[in-house]
Amino acid sequence: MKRPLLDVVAEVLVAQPGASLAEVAEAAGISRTTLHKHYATREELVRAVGVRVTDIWEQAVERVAKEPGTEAGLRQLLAAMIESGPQLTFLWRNPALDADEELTRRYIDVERRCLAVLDRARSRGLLAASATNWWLLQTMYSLVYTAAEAIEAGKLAPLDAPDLVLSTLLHGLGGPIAGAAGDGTPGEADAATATAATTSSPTAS
Amino acid sequence: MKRPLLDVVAEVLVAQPGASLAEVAEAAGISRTTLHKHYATREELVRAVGVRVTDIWEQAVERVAKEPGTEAGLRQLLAAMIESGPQLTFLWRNPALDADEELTRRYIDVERRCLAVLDRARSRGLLAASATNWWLLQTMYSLVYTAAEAIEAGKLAPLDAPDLVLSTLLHGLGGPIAGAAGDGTPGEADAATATAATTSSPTAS
DNA sequence: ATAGTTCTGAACATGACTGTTCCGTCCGGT
DNA sequence: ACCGGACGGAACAGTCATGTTCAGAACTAT
Repeated sequence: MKRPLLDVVAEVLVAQPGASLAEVAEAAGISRTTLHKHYATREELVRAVGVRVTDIWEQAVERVAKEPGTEAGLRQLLAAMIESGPQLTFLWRNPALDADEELTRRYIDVERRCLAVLDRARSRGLLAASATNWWLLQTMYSLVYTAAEAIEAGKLAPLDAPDLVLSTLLHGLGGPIAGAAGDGTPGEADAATATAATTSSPTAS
Repeated sequence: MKRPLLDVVAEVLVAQPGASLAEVAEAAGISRTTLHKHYATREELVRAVGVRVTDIWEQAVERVAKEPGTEAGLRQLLAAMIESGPQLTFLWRNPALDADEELTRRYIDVERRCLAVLDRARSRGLLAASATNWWLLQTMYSLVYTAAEAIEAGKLAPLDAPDLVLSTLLHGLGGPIAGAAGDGTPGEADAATATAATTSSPTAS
């Protein structure tokens, strides 16, 4: 019942980065005055959430950092990222946090760990040697973000997401001519690219 | 010298959606009072920009809507989207605009046109039959968005972007085992996946 | 029970943004 | 020279979020 304050605060701010302190306090079940006693200013609070989110992100990557560069290893990495997807966007969309030295240092460090897994996969021929590390990361981030958002919107089953993202990342959405592995049997497809949402309902956001 | 007011306003608001009306007015070279005379409330202004952005997006798609579902056709679609990338994010990130009936109607309509091109490509076997329309669109959007942001950050040459996105969308970033087309010769690679940025410099956002 | 900590509610000051009003100015057309 | 419309500058009221203060309630440990 007595969830740590930072937990609730982070949850609220991640969901609504523009929430007022009054809303945050109310969601946490404390008065605004008390909230101010824990975090003197909004900046301080945002930073605390940033640190916590980085913690989560760090642990998630740590958990899979030792995975070999196999397809299963990649899948685990993606699953971990998707799981903490909403939290990550909090980091990405907070220019204020870029000013924090320690935070960006840690962020870069975690990113390095990610790249290590990716490099391992690349050395096994699982990833294209021609793909830039930078573009690889960006693509991964954007797919993960999209998947996380889709899950939140109820358009994608959490269990399907990692496979879908992995398949898309590795093979793209190209047809069987270019997309399927070398062997023949073009009838079986990827088995993960489908099974998304029933309705298409293409709305903004 | 006498650029239409809406042009400047849109430019500012697209770049900084949170800009105050004073900032917008100053950027437009007019007084805040005058700005209010053109657009009574901020909501009205945002909507006007939304309409204009939709116009641009509509024209861009219209320009390539008749392209056949070939790889070149897809490339044109992607190029058009990347070009108006920043403007699109203005639509995506403005929940207030979702309330506007006409706007969402037009948006869905444009999206349908996009899907038409994609469907044509799919029927030619260029896109996987198993890929959901929905996930296809999402993936395209996210790659386009990422590329547009990268261009703005100077990390990606505008001319390279469409090919890079197209290649990633069709074949993914998987290794030559799964990524290259059916023929052998694993040495030649995709010729588009590389040539991005020199430094990796993995910073947030 | 008592002392000390923690939380609360209310109030206040401040600053930013928005929307509005009023009046003077500038400029083009007649 | 005159008129009408558009623009500018200044001021004002209203709203909202933030940060601060303070007196009192609630709770805890001894």
